[in-house]
Order: sequence, then structure tokens, then C-alpha cells
Amino acid sequence: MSADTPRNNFIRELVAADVETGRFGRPVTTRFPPEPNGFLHIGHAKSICLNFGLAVEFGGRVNLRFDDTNPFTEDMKYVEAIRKDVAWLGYTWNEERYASDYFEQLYEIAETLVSNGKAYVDSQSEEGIRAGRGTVTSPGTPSPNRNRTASENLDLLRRMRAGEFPDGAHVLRARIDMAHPNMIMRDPLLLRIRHASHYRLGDKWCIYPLYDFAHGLSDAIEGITRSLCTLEFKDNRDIYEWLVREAGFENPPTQIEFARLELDYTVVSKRKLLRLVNEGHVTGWDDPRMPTLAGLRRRGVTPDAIRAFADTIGVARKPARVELATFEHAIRDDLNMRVRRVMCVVNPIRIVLTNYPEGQVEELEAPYYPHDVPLTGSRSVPFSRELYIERDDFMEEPPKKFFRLAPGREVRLRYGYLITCQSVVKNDAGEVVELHCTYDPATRGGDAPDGRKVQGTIHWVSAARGVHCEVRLYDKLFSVPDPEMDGDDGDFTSHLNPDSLKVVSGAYVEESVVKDAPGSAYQFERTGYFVNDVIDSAPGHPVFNRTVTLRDSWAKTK
RNA sequence: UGCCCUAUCGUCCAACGGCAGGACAGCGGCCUUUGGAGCCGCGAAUCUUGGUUCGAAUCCAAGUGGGGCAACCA
Repeated sequence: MSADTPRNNFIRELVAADVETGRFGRPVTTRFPPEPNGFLHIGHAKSICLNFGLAVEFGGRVNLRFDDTNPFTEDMKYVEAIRKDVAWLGYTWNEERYASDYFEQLYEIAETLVSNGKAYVDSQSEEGIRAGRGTVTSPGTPSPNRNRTASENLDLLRRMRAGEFPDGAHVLRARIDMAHPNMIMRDPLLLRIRHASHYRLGDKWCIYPLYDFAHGLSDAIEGITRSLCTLEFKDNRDIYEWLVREAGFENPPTQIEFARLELDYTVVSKRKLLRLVNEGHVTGWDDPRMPTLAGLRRRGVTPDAIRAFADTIGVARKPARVELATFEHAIRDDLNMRVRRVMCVVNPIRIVLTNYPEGQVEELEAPYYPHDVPLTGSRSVPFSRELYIERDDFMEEPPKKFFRLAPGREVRLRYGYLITCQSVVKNDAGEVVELHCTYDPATRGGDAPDGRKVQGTIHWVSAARGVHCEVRLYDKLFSVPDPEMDGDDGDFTSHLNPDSLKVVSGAYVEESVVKDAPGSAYQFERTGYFVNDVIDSAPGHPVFNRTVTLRDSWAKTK
């Protein structure tokens, strides 16, 4: 529905107008510019879909640019993970670029700014610079170094580059206005000294550009037309425009801001996700509870579902929090049309069909897809005297509207027979341990020749032939919609959901799935969508991750 | 006590001076060998006060609410 006609948004309109008027004199060019200091998450997916979607729609170009200007935090392993995730989402970038490839060019621009009196070397301490910046309600004060001559500044800048000074001794600042109402414009820092090894360039540089200096100029160098970023960079737009103008770029890119994605019951901040990993709240960046693309992939979420989700949430300038149900709907909607249905009993109870011949096994033909999914295929499932059914599918004293098994009640075993519960076997503690049922041999396949109807159809697995497996039931990572609601006063980890993972080791799945490759996805009928875990599944011991439950209208009426 | 952004159903997004619409969620019903899916239906919103205009969700002003900005992070 969305593939051919992306839904409209204000950025798309601006880009369409650019194309109409030929404003930039070059094709629509966007970029996705992550810093390689962590894994991509669902919030990045929104940005990726926007940037790549616009380029595709308007026949333009997109670069994947690594914004790697801080040698303290970046690593090649993140570059590799980011490449993998963007490709997994289904996008191909025209060029792979690195801000670090522009360091020389940026340095030359720095020298030009200095020569033109537009930048100066400040030798104040970090604290001194901060104090001189003033506050949001009071103007800053000029640095004592603000009036150094161009030649003095040039000399210092060159010596900064040559490595003559320790970290923090000097910085390069733009000379703009220390009383500017926009704090960002109070002589923003351009270059700082960092005697650190860069993950790509090693020790080639000891001065590194800051975000504001690198970002807009990198965009301009690459011929970007519209530079899309999130709302918190709004105030940085002024310095972005100042720099591309001072550097003399023709038809420079312009920045447009949109609201970042906030999703209920999770956090999307690299810093916080890193804490979850480092503090062991999750097993890693790819823990299936993480909102990272690596985590979602391992959880069984498909790229198509993420793209559909990105399309339904839209793009606007108002900070917005999206309900988890919106995301879950996109996941189910996609999986419904693509995955096989099989049977798995997560929490088993044994039933014995007392009138079924001992030792007999029938192979029953079971289609993989329901009538309304346009895919075909089937497998046979073994049916035998002893079976497992879901413990929740039996109640000794059923309430009204409970359609499943109960003493004296008849239900359908999916693709099997109609069975009636005759008696209940309990242990000394009074717990139900087994059910004795009878089956109607005339109902093979599930239809009664006499036309009688049963209300309930339940799933089952042969006790003799079912395969023992581990099932991981994932739930929300946090127990409140906004884990960051306490701000800096609280610790978001205090809202972690203690039940975000339930490991069930005693489940039984039908034998047809054991030969499937890791990563295979299914619907376990009546239970949810699951994926065979890529990491922990072993031959003979499959592990299944629950991607998402099925909608459960019974749970609501309960 | 500054500057900037922002305000439409419960949630997210449309409507670009001319009938407020879609999706998700909710509630009914139909259908069903998944209490799934699907189909049909219902309820549900323009922050406030002024102004401009034949006509305002839309333009203007003020107010109020929400958000961002005072890292040698991005």
C-alpha cells in the first residue's frame, strides 16, 4: 500500500519543490550520517527510511557517511554493524563516505577562516570557555584571545596540527558573536586537540573537528541537497549555514529537522542502550529485547515490517511518542502474509486418547497456510494415542465463553480429530497431570460427518514424536511507557521489566521444523510468531524466540 | 527568566484560506478447522482569547501547555 505512494510529509514536499524548481542544480542527494560508536536502532531506521526513501522516490542519490570525528568513542566494529544493518533494511547507498576523509579539507577551510579573521585560537581552559559563554539569559564575554592577529592565529593553528601542544591547550573557535541569542553562535568551537588514535587514521591527526565544523561542510563537500536531522539540532542550523557560506559553497545544502522517534516501553538513545549492554541488563546489542536493528532482527522482526512501520508513523516536527501497538501491528501484518503455521505446545499437559489403538501412528496432512494467505504448502504431522496440549487450553471449571477443553466437553484438535474429555488425573497435590479423552474416529481431519459443530480448536503435538525445545518469551523491556519520565533525577534502569524474558525449557514442537535453518520464522498456531534463534539453536535442541504474540481477544474478554 | 521549535480523535499522521480524513488502539457485529486473519459498522479531535477574511485547523497577535539550546559529545 505504501510502497508506490509514500505518505506525504513536510520534508517530502520541500524536496518535491526542489525538483520542480531545480533549486540545487543537482539531483536530490541525501545522506545517512551515523557516528560509528554504537549500534543502529529503530529510531535510526526512521531516518534511514526517510533519507533513502526520498532519494529512491526522486531518482536521487544517498550516501552512507560515518560521522567519525571523535577518536575516543569510535570503532570499526560499529562501522561493520551499521553497514550490515542498513543493507538488511533493504537499502543500497551510492557511496560510502567518512567525515575523517575530509579532515585535510576541513583544515584548509580552518586556515582560510583564520586568514579572513573569521576564526581564532583560544587558549582558555575548558572551564574558562564555558564561563565566558554566558547563560541563556545573559550574554557571554569575549575571550582574552579573541583579538589575536591572523598571523598569530595561523601560527598557533599550524602548531596545533603539528602536535606541539597537549590536549586542551588550545581550540579553534569561529569568531561570531559572544552575545548571540542563540548560544550555539557564541563563538562555537571548531577544532580541538586530541592526542588519540583514530580507528581509521591512526595517529595521522591530533586535532579533530567538532560536530558543527564537520557536519555541514561534509554535507556540502558531498553535494548533499537536503540535510535531514533530528529536532535537537535546530539551533545548530545557524552555524551550519554560517560555515557553508563562509567556506564559499555554491548552492549549499540546507538542514531540515524532524522529530526523532520515541517508542513506548523502550529507550532509543545510544548512551542508554550502551548502559543496558555494559551493565548486563541485556545479553548484548543484539539481545532480542533491544530496539536495535540487530536485536529486532534476532527477535524475528522483518525489514519490511520496520519499513511499513516507518511509513505509518510519518514525519513531523512535533516530538511524538508512538504506541507499541502500532509497531506490533506492522510486525504481525507482515509476518501474517509470509510465514508457515506450525504447532508448538509451550506449556504442555499430556492427554491420553483411551480409545485410540496403542502403538498406532497416523500421518495427518496439515497445510502450512490458512485459507486467506495466498501461499501453498503442507506437511504431515504424526498423530498418536498420547499427545501434548497447552495447559491453558483445559479448565476443570470453565467460565462462560471458554471454548476449549473441560470435563465432558468436545473440542477439535487442529487438523486431527474431535476429542472429548472423559476424566482428569491428579497428583497427590491435587494438580492436574493428565487428561483422559476419547476421540471420534469418524472425524479424521476435523470435520464431523453428522455436521455437529465444536466451538474450540486447539493445537497439539504428538508425545512420542514431538521435539523437545526451548522457547523464549520476550516482553517489553520496560514496565512503563516512558522509562525516561524521571529525567536526570532518576535512573531509567529502575523501570526495567523483570519479566521481559521468560525462558520455557519444556516446550514441544512438531518434528517438521527440526531440519529448518536457523533464522526460520513461523507462526506457532494460536500462540504467536516465533523465529529459530540464530545464535543459540543447536542441532537437536532448537531455541525459538517469540517475535510477537498473536492478538488475543479471549485475553480481553477474560 | 533569553532565543528557537511546536500544539488536530486515546496514539501517530493528513487536510496547505472552502465538507476535518486515514492508520493503530477501543467497542459492536459477520465469518472462521488459529479466540489469528479478513469483512461490515460505531464512538472519538482542530489548546485558549482576540484579530484578518464572504469564509480560518490553516494567516496574524497574545496567552497557556510541550520540547530543544549554556559538552573541547554527536
